[in-house]
Amino acid sequence: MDYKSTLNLPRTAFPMKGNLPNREPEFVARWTKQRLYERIQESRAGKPLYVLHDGPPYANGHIHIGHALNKILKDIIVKSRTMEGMQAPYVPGWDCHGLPIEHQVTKQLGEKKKQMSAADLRRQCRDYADKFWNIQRDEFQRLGVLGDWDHPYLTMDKAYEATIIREFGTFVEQGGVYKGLKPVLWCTQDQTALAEAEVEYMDHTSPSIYVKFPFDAASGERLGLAGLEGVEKVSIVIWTTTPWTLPANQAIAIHPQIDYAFVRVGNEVLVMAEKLVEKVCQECDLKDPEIIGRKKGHDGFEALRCQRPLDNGLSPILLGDFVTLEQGTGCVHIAPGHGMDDYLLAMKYNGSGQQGLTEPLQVKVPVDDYGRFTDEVQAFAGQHVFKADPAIVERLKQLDVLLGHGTLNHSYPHCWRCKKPVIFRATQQWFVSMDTGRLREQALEEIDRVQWIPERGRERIYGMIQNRPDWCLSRQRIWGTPIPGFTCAQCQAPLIDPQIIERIAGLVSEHGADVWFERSAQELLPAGTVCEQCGAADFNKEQDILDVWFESGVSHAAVVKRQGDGWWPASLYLEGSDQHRGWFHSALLSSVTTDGRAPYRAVLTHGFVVDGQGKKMSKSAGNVVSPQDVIKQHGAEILRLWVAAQDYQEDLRISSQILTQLVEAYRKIRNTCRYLLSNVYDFDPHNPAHQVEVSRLPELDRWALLRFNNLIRRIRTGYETFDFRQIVHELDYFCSVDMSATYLDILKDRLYTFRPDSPLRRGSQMVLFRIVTGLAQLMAPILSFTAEDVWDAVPGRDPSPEDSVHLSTFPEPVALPDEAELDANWKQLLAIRTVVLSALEEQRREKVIGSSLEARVVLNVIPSLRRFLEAYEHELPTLFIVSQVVVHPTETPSGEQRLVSDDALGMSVNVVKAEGEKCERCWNYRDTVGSAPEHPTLCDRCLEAVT
RNA sequence: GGGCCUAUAGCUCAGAUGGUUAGAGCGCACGCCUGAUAAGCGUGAGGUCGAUAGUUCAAUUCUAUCUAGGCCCA
Repeated sequence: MDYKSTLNLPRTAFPMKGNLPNREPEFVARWTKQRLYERIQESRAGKPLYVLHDGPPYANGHIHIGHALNKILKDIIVKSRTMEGMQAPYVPGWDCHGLPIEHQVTKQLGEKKKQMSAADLRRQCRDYADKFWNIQRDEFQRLGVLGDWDHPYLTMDKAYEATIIREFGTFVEQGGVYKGLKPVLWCTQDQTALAEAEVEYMDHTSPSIYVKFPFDAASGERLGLAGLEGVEKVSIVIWTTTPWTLPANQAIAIHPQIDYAFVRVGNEVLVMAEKLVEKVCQECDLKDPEIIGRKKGHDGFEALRCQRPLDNGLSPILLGDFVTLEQGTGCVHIAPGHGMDDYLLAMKYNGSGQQGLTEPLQVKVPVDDYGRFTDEVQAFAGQHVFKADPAIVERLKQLDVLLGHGTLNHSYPHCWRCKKPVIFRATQQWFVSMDTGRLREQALEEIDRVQWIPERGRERIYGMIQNRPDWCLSRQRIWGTPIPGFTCAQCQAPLIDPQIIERIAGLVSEHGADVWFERSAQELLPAGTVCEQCGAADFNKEQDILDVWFESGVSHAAVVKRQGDGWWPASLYLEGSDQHRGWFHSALLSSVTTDGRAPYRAVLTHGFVVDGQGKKMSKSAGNVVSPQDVIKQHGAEILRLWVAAQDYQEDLRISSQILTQLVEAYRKIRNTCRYLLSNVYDFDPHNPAHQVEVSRLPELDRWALLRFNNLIRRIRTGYETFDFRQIVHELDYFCSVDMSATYLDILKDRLYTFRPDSPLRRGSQMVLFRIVTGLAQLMAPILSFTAEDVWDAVPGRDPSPEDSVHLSTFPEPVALPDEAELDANWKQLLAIRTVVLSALEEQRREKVIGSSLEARVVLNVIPSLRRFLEAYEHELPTLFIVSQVVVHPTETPSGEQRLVSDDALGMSVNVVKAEGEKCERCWNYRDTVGSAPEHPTLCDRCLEAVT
């Protein structure tokens, strides 16, 4: 007879393989069609708000793995907060303005750009941004990320641009906005500022000169060299490859920790870094140098003054950490108008009470847009700076301050378009002061009111705010939001006024920022505007646009505040750790200025994606892993699992090995769900006859529920504390160990061989049902596709096209009587089980048994263990999945023969061949097999089940 | 060069105010099952806890330096 057909073997249509790359898009389409995001929001109306404010990625190119990481983390948080019953909206956004797009568009246009107006170019940029944010939207949705994809925010929206202008207006109102000079890379051929990304480094031959700056009398005295016999002059020696910047010299910088030598050469003393003396003397052909003294940089040099060669001024000595011994003399000529280090050092001195300097350092720029000296430098006025170099050198020679002269071939920045060497040159730009309005102080205070995850983020941003210079808002670009300022055409006085700015904001909200480029200053200004300084009515509008960090920084105002009450400040900002310098930073400064507090309650940062060796990904290294490839090969689900399983607070490694491992972990989870589903095919959760009181369930089932309770608590805590890898480990362990290897393995006999309606079987099914339903919910924020797939297959729910696991809330633990005692007892039982399994393995190796049901287990246990086991004696064969178990009390369990023993537990195990015959139906060995003549191959238990 | 940070089995992660044989899952090897079957179960082998020096009775854990790596700045 075919007894197999009398068994309740597992049945399910749920496939073992996810076929994720093909099926995920179906889920995405279904979620979009059923308006899942909107319906989730509706269902959570009035619930506590949790606002994760999206940082806008740049609308340029396809998404890379870092984007995927960021969006998946956000999605996990939004979904898990939602499933805790909160209202957790997610409004994605894109950063649309800025150099990279303008750069790309300009490159594509080539020569055509020359005939285009600013407004035309902006239209091209807008099209470009439109194209890519749409591409990225599709790619983000493909990851399974739920959000308001139909209403994202774009920094190039009219309303957003108007907010940018208004926020800038508030900055002006607060009084911190001023116009000042700052060096930029400048192409004298094209008369335009260049960004670092727009220069190419190429070889260039520059003059290389050593120049003496003689100390003034007072300084010579303070150095103790004044009265030295035979010494007529004491000079500090600088080296430069840009003689043309010498007319703008304002200071000389030395390093505080470097040793400086006093070198006597003839009747002169020269000061330079001791380590470079030999090299300098060689290059300048100095005869018989003699070191007559030395001092550290910080030891008495600061604020001493020396004679500038090309004007009558005196330049002070400053201390700067950027000075190196790589080249030159260890003494650096400082022209704040022509170098970034120079500029920052000057700002530092000016900002800190000047450290003994008699007057503030000037940012002198005697060079016009064409690179020609202005009238400020009479001797060379009108000459291009590079052309003037030889004349300047000649002049230095005449003045007897030129110590050495040669040429140097080095890498030098060139314009990416005209390929000509560029210069550093300070231009007029708008700044926000960090200190006049207490902005720095307030921002620092606010940092301590924010929760930083991980905590070290606080240190990082605190240090940056503490040390940053004033915020330069000007960018010499077209594609962005204009700075709504004007300059008097007659007297050059700047005009920046909150009321005028508000008027501009109104125009922008109506026409977009293009209006600034399309209309004249007179059309933009209110009628009758006149210059406060000279009374003229003719103005030029500002040419520069705002720093894009300012734009994204105000998103808290443009997006969060506008969404509704209680949204602002946001619950969370979540970005890569580089944003301490970027978005977190600009958003904080913006929000502190306009609202007096931080725009976020908490900030969570993640690390960067690196390859399997921990190395940065790069095209040239060939180690780039693209999300598109992972999705094509494994599915977005694996990417989601990867994000969750990694420690995102550090760098995240990805490699084919890591992905393969995750695929395995995924299969285990999926297959466990499949097996759970396959055993509840005839279970109806709505049928009261299928329900069993929890307290009346066997201990094994209650233990399973206990483990599941534990899982619920840990996973929910994991979501709450953003500890996702803990969740993945818990899920993995629960599926592999608690379920697959323990509970489900033990349960097979009961599920398959008992009568379908047996209360024991129904009780277990109830537990399985509860677990598979809950598992789907617990995994949903991470394994969003699979959870939905499982949810669809759970029996007894009304299948509805409206339904989704993502609309549900997390399961609650079940009340269990005497949970602690149950836990302790089962820890003991499972420990005993482990010992038994190893004994079985030993006898399997000896060929005594194959399947464990062929075994009879003899336990030799100490009396206390015997007492413990008494209550379970009947369950032990089931628990060990063997046919028989006998318990023998003994004082010395390890004294027995042929056995595996465990002294800590106080037991030993002997395994022998089971007694009786193998039942054809349940495969257990039993004495009762054959007792019924009509079923000679069945045991008593199966007899009952089939009749 | 400066600021912040990281380094525990092949992989992803635990771990301890410093104190017995440093854990888990996966993978791997070997075996079992063939009623979860391109599945399931078991047993086992894997680690000078990045390197060096110091503090200590005792360091993978604390300190310093170094090496490798990441982000930001210069």
